Amino acid sequence: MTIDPRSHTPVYVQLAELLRQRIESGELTPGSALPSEARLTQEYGIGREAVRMAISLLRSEGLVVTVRGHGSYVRAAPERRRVELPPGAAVVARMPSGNERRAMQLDEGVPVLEVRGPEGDVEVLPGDEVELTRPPS
Amino acid sequence: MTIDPRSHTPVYVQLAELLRQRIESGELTPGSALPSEARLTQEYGIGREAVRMAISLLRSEGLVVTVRGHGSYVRAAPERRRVELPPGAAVVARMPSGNERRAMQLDEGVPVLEVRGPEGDVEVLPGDEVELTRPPS
DNA sequence: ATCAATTTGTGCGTATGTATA
DNA sequence: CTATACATACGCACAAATTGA
Repeated sequence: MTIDPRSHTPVYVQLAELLRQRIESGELTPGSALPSEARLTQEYGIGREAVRMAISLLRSEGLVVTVRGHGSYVRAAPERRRVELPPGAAVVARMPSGNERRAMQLDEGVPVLEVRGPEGDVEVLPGDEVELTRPPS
Repeated sequence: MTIDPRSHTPVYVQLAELLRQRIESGELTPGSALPSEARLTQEYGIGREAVRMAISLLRSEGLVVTVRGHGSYVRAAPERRRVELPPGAAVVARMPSGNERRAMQLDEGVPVLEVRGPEGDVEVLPGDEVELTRPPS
C-alpha cells in the first residue's frame, strides 16, 4: 500500500491507516518506536504536518504515545485490574479534561470511567487500567 | 484573562482553557457556534495554527464538534439511556478506531464501552449515550 | 442554476524552543 | 557541546464544503 495525494481521503488519514495496520499486524510491537517524523516525511513523500496529524490521530485513539525529543512508540496498554461495580451504582465513560488528564497521569486517548455510587458519591477511574465487573448472580 | 505568548504554557493550551471556561460558564451554550478561526486569530492576536490546535484539543475532549465549511459548535451531549450490566459481565472503556467511529457515527472525543458477557459475547456501546447500571441488591 | 462570501481542511515553508541521547 | 527529534508558532496558498443572495 502507498499514499495517494490525489485521493479524496486526506493524506494524514491514509498514513494513519498504514501505521495502524503495521501496529495491528504485529510489525510494530508494543513499546517499539515508530519511524521518526523526518523519516516518514521522506519515505512517503508527504509534508510534516500530515505526518504529525497522522501520529496525533493514533495518539488520540490511545494507540501510540509520543515522547518529546525522543520519538513515538506503540503504546503498551497496562494490565487491567478488575473493579466490581457496586450494587446500585451507575457508570459513564467520557474523556478527561486537560487538568484531569494531567492529574491522573493518563496518556492521550485514554477515557475515564465515572462511577456514581447509590449515595451519590463519585469516583473517577482510569479507563485503561480497570475492567468493571458484575459478579454472576 | 488574556493570552501571554511568553508564558511557558503553549498559546493553544491557553486559548483552549479560555474557550473551555466560556463553555462551562454558560456563555457558550450547547449548540451555539464558537467564533470562527479567523475571528479568534484576530481577537487574540495569534496564528491560525494555534487556534486550530486549541479547537482540536476541545474536540478530542468531546466538548465541541466541527463542521467543515460551517464552524465549530459546543457539543450537546445526547440523553443517556440506562443499560443494565448483566450478571457475570465485564466492561472496559476505550477510544474507537477511525473506522469504528465512523461506523457508529460517533463524534470525536467520544469513547466506547465494550461489554463482554459471561458467554464471551461482546457488545460495543456508544460511550456518550449510555449509562451502565447495576441494580441495588 | 450560478455565484460569491464565509469557514474549515490540507499542505508547504520557515523559525525557534525544548527534551533527549 | 552537538546532534537528533519532537513541540510550538507564524505565514501563505489553495481546496472543499456550506450558506445565502
